[in-house]
Parts: sequence; structure tokens; C-alpha cells
Amino acid sequence: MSDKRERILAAAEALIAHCGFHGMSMQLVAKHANVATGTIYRYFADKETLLRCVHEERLHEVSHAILQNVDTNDPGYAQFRQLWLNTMRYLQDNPDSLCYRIQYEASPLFNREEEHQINERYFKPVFEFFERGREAGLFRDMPAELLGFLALENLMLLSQKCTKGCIELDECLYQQLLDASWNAILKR
Amino acid sequence: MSDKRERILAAAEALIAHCGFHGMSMQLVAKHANVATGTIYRYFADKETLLRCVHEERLHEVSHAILQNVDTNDPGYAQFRQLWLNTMRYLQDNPDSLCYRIQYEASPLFNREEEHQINERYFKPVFEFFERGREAGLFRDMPAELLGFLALENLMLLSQKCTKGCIELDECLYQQLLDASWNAILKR
Amino acid sequence: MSDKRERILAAAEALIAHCGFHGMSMQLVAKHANVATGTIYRYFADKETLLRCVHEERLHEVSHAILQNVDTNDPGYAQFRQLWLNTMRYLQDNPDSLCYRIQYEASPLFNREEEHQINERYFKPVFEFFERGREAGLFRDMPAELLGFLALENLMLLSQKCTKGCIELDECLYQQLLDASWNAILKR
Amino acid sequence: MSDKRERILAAAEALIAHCGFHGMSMQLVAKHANVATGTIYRYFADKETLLRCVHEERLHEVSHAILQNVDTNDPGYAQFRQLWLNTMRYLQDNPDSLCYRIQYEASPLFNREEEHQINERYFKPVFEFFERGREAGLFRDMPAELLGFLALENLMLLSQKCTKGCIELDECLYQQLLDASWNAILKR
DNA sequence: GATGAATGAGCTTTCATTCAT
DNA sequence: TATGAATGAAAGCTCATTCAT
Repeated sequence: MSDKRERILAAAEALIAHCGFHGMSMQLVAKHANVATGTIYRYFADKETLLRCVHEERLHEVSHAILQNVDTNDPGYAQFRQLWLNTMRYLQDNPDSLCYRIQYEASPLFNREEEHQINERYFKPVFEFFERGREAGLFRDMPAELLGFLALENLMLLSQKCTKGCIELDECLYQQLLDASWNAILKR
Repeated sequence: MSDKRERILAAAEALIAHCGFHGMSMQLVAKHANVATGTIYRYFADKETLLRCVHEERLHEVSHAILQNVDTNDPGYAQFRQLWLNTMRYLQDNPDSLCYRIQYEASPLFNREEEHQINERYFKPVFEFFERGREAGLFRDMPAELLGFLALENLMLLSQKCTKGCIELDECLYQQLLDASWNAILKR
Repeated sequence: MSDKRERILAAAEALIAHCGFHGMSMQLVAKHANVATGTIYRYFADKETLLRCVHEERLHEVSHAILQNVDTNDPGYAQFRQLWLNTMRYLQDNPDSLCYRIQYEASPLFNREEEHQINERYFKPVFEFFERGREAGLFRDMPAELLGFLALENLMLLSQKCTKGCIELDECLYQQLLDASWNAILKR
Repeated sequence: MSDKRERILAAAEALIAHCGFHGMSMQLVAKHANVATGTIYRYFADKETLLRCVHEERLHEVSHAILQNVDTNDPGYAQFRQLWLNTMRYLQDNPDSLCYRIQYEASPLFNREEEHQINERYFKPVFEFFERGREAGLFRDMPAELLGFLALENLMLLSQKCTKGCIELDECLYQQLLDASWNAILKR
């Protein structure tokens, strides 16, 4: 059994994260993944396809991580708290993944269709949570995507600042940020 | 007097915004700016320098735009509101600038030192506003950078989603978002 | 018993004919022949050998086709006519074979030694016919190879023009061309 | 003034002639033409374009060479003789050009449209000669293209055989071949 | 015998940068 | 100052060949 595919994905992600889009070449990916250049092309049609696959693969992971231990029978805040903590932990624990994602999603490779498909495929339960909260009059009267964005997706840029060392968080700030997110989406 | 320098900066920004880091070559920049390739090197030492200059130049602009009509004698909310509206307007009116900035700041070109310098140089008044608010017990007990981030910088990703067509905003949502930002930083 | 060898030869010929020397790769040959890449190397030492074999194989076929129904007891013109018609029919019926042959023989793979060997091995009867005609004072006083060339081999380029659609032949032109070949080699 | 373009064309022609289509790489062309690889791309959009240009350029030359000293006031045979000798001399004197042409015209790069355009552009006077001869009842009742082919173009394959050393010509054979061509197209 | 995943040298092409004009 | 032709290293990708199964 071979894990070449996963090694290639990981190498591409790490290279982009550390050296940027322009510092990632197929030859370097091959070297870091410990395979021959040609081997990459047995798994991915071309560079663009590889980049898209990294993105999708990682979002698939994210969606798993986010939903862990979220019990739809819990009260709203408990669920939200779990979602928020899961998100934050994943972002902090996977700085390469985050750094890759921001660069990818800001690039012209990424577009509305892809965003839509990925939300549909991986993040439905998350949006349903916000949907339910809104219908229960708990959250602001906004599309679930927007609520989700304000509460969770927004954490990406914040987390990036931490990773880059621009901001340092302690336990107390952590608590405050969780609270800030909650207050942002809460109906008055 | 010649506007070549500005034309080059604009061309670089637009190319990265529309074609990504990898779609921007010096010859393409030259063509779009209507100058010879060699001319670029009379104004910028090399490609990296050019990219850094685009970033700094635009943040300089942003800082002007954000502070317009903000009167430090106004009540806190009024000042905040003005800052928020200025920020949002600039982001929406300059999608290339936004798109460039996110890509640049996610790239390895950007680091803590640069961030710090730029904040120091251009955004001091903004941070001072949040500082004062916090000291007056209005805002959460957080570093001004973090308050500023939650209230304003966070709007970048949101704005990008609009630009890419993933989210559509109407007047009502606009109002809600302003309110959400305000609630995020407000002390309970 | 397996026809893999023949399938490989046919695939190589067809690919070169339709896509040129540079459009023929071993993996493409394998795919078209419905075998694994490695399998080709069980039948042919390397690519060059494969190409040489296609050439030889086809010339072997040609020599058979050309000599069909040629009776050395017939008068000279009758024999010539049969040779000419056989040649022309084969060329028209096997456009891939023709196209391959011209490309191969124009390439540096092909040289005097190979030409000589093939003539010796497969086309002896043809040359003997021209030899006899010349000695009987019917044909020009030229080496048999040259007579054969003028009368038959020359038809290759003509046939290629037809295949590529540059020239269209009807029954009447056909007759004239046969006559032209005959007159070219005839002693005055 | 720079002759880089011509040097590149010549290098490409020679390489294909001696090493075949697959032995000609852009790097090798650059080396033989004494320019940098990138320089080729300032003169030719890509490899295919370069190959097409070599072909057109050389046919342009051929057409000049063929028509030298052909006087339309001369008798038919004199004109024909001059055309034939010109053609033969050019072919013998420019073996690379010939070898290139046969390979190119046998390849899938070459098609009816290109053939037609080139005939139209460069070989009109030649076809007109055969046209006039036919209308005067001197030549066979065939399209001028076919007469031209039988009398002149056919010499390519013959000349290739000489170049490759498969056939050797002396003055006497030369005379006979000229005569053979004349007899091939002559009306009985 | 037969397979096809893997290899890495070598292909075409691009592009940051230089420099003679 | 400004130009843009020229450079050649390095990019993305292909493909003849091998070899463990």
C-alpha cells in the first residue's frame, strides 16, 4: 500500500505555506514528498489540479474536525462553543493548512462555484446549526452562510495573525474572542 | 513629471488581483503600464521590492480613506460608525487593492516586522481610538490591535466574499454587520 | 497464440502516420495496442527497433502485394502493367503504411545498408524483371534499381498527395499515369 | 543588423535533416544557431511555427532557383530542360533543404491548405508553363499540378536516394533521367 | 510471460534581469 | 532616462525504459 498521494498533497501544502505560491515548484514538491517528478503526474493531471485537490482534501478534514463532539441536542450556546473551540483548535494546530487555504482562496483559482460546492458537500451541518438558531430567534436575521462566516470563518485571518506572530493570545483573550464571536451573531 | 511609477504599481496590483501571483510577470506589468521592461527597474530594485511597494502604497491610501470625517470629538459610536463605513466603502470600491492585499499578506513576503512598521506609520490614529475606548471602559479589555482587527480588519475576508460573488449584501444586512462588529468589541 | 506483436506494430504505424514521429509515444502505442507498456519491450528491444520492425514488416507485405499475378511468361508490358497496378492499389489501400514509410525513409534511421538489404531480401524478382527488360533492349540503359524507382517507387509521393487530398485521380488520369510511367522507362 | 532569424532557421533545418524530427530540440537549435534558448521565442511563437517557417522560407528559395534563366519565349523543350536542370541542381546542392522538406511534408503538420497556398504564392509561373504546354497539345491532358509533379516534384525522392548514397548518378544517367521526365509528360 | 507504477533525464516554454543603444 | 533585445536558469510536463509483482 502506498501513501504517495498523501505525501504529495502534504508537500505541496507545506511548500505553499512556507514559500508562497511562487516558491512551490513541482520539482520541489517531488523532492519533499520523496518521489520522482513524473510520479506526481500519475496522481494529479497537472499543477492546478494538485492545488485544487490540496484545498478540497483539507476542507474535508476541517469539516470533520469542526463537527467533533457537537451534539445537536445540546443548548445553542454549548453547540456554538464547541464549534468555535474546534475551529480555533484546528486552525492553530494546522498553520500550514490555514496559510495554504487563505492563499488559495484569495487566488483566481478559487471561485464562487467551488465555494458553493464545498459548502454543500462538507459544511451542511454547520449551516444547519445556524439556520436553526436563526429560526429559533436566537441569531440575527441573516443567511446562515453569513452567520457562519461571522462566527467561524472570520477566525482564519485572526489565526493567521497569531501564526505570523503579529498577535499573541492568552487564555483570557481566548475567552473574550469566543464571547465576541457569540455577541456578533446574537440577536439583540 | 512622470506618472510611470504609479502606472507600474497599478499594473502590478491589477495583474496579481486578476491573475494571481503566478500570472504576474514583469513583462506583463510593463505592457499593462505602457513602459519598457527595463524601465520598471529604474523605479524598483527588483520584483520583490515592487510587490512590497504596491502593498505599502495601498495601505497608505487605506489609512487616509479610513480616517476621513472621523472627528475625535464625536461620541464613540459615531466615530466607530464612521471608521466602519469608511473601511467598508474603501474595500468595496477597490476590489483589486483588497484582493492584492490578502494575497500579499498571506504570502511569505509579509511578516511581523512589516506589519508592525505599517501599523506604526499609518494606523496610529485608528489604534488610538480603540485605546481610548477601552480605557473609557467602553470596549473589551484587549490590545487595541485586536479590537481594531475584530472591528475593521475582519471586514477584508467578508468583502472578498462579496467581490467573488459568494455573498450578496443589501442595505439591511449592511446595517446588521455594522451592528455585529460593534457588539463584538463592546464590553458587556 | 498471441497477436500482441502485430497489434503493437499496427498501433505504432497508425500513430506515426496520423500524429507524426513526435506524436508517437510508447505509452500511446501500448494503449492503442491494448497491452501494457512493459509488454512492448518483451517483443522489441527498444523504440528504434520497433520502428525498424514496422518498416521491414510492411515492406515484406508490399513485396507480396506487388508481385501478385505477375507472370514472367507474359509479355513485358503486361507484367509491367500488373506491377504498376499492384503497387498503386497497395499504396491507395494502405495509406498509413505509405505515410509511415515516407517518414521513416526520410528520417536518419534509414540508410543505404538497410535499403540494400531490403531490396535484396524482398524485391529481387522486381529488379530481375527490369533487368531482363533492359537486356532485351526494351528499357533504358540504367541500373534496375533506377528503372524500378522511376516506374514504381516514384508512385509513393504521388499517392501521398492523393491521400492528403492535394490531388484527385479519376479513371482516365489513372490510365495516363500508367502510360507516363511506361514511357519514362522505355527505350526510344 | 542581425541575422539571428536566418541562423535559427538554418540550424533547425540542418538538425532535422541530420537527426530527424525527434533529434531536433529547441535547445540544440539554439546552440547551433549560437543564440540563447529564449531568443528563438522572440522570432518564432513556438516550435511548430518555427518548423512551418523553415518550410515556407525554403520553398520561397526553391521557387527562385527553379525559374532562373527560364525564358518564356524559348521553345517548350528548352524551357522544360532549364526547369528540370534548375530543380535538380537545387536539390543536389541543398541536401538539408530536401531532407527537411520531405520529412515536413510527410508529417501531419503539412496539409492540403498549406500546399495550395504555397503553390499559389510561389509556383504560379511553373504551373503556367505546363498549362500552356498542355493547351498547345504538347503535354498530356492533365492538370498542370500533375504535370509539374511528374516532371519535377518527383525528383525529390530520387534526389534523396542519391543523397543517402543509395543511387549514384553519372552524366549519362543524368541525361537519361531528363529524357525520362520529358517522355513521361509528353503527349503521344 | 505480462503488468503498469515508478523513474528522472530531457523536452518546450517562460521570465527576472541585464545592458548596449 | 528609457528602451527592448537578449539571456539562460528554471519552470511545468512527457516519455523511454525498468522492475517488483
